Amino acid sequence: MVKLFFVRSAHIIPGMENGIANLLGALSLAVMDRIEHGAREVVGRGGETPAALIVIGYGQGMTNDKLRRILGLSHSGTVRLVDRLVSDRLVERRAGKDGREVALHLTASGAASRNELLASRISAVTSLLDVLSAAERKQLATLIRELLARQDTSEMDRFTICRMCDDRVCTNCPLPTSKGQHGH
Amino acid sequence: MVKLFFVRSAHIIPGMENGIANLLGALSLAVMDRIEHGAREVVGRGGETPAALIVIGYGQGMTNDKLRRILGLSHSGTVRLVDRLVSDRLVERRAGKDGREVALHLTASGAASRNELLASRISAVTSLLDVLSAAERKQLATLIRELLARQDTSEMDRFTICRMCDDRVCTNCPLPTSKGQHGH
DNA sequence: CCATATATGTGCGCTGCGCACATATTTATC
DNA sequence: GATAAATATGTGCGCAGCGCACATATATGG
Repeated sequence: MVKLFFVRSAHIIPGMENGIANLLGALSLAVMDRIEHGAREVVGRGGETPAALIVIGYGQGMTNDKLRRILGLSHSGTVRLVDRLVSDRLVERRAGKDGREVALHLTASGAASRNELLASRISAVTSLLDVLSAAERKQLATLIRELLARQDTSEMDRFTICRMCDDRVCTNCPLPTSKGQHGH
Repeated sequence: MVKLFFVRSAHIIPGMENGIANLLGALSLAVMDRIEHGAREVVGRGGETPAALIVIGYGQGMTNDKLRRILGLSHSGTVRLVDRLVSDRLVERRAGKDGREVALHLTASGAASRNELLASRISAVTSLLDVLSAAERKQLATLIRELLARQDTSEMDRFTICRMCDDRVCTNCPLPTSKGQHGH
């Protein structure tokens, strides 16, 4: 009886310890609900399409295949996603340096939609955050920054996590990196 | 020139202030990516299906229409979602008290899948959190709890935010409520 | 020069979902 | 107590987003 108690407590880490995981899960769900709702209003599409627009806008000579890996989609899914962006006049396919590659570029209205998208995202998160005091927000920022900085992420993981990041406000990305690739 | 500078700085709140929003956005995306990936592995379905299984499992005599509002889906979308859960033998439709309503209940294997789902979710979030020290996690928990407690949420908002919450570990939900409806 | 790797495009089908409509039951009104 | 309105569910239909298998074009290494 006593032995059973110790065994179980060693595995479950009862109560408080998992409470933080549940809280962060709930907050993350609320945050993403709001971000995705705003994104759909801006570009009229869901799934990974808004993220694709943001990633292409980083402008590091994005190709179909790089995009595929960042978004975590299949190859054909990515081609069709780009088809939609092209038919919406937000993206152009140009010739890449390598004759196989396609160089993806935002059109003028694509760049405008991307800016709206980023603003909508920041606004959505801010509306949840602004119940905290400036001091509390600073504390939270420090903790999240540490949390991200200590993750063991591959280069592609970093691009994936940052696939909706606002390169206008995220000047020094906390994610660990041997060499800084995309400046955010 | 100087005037322009002041006007712009008043609107944009440059740098640091939006940095926290971007960080929380990135973290939330990483958290939900991991939760959704695990959920799809457990139940073999995506979208709001995993959340539906969890919500039905709260066992407060869930109906099709309550579920619809909690998940934020259309009516028909919800009916078809329940169709899938029924065809997967995870949920049963029983007669509700009101002759119009359908009472949704988990089958034995539905309850088992739900437990796997909750465990997978906690594990996914924990794997991101455990780079923090116990003290840091406690600090973070306090901040998130405050953030959630100060939100201006309707009753339905609370159910929506909590639609994937683990009622086994979330003993006192921080979300503001006049009367506690679902004990988590 | 030829096999293999890399990058893109296509036919086809499935899952998840919304709109419009149909149906059944309760509640309100006269 | 009959009838209108509200509530709750189910269905036909179509679209968006995505993956699998296959086809094609360009580069790279033996």
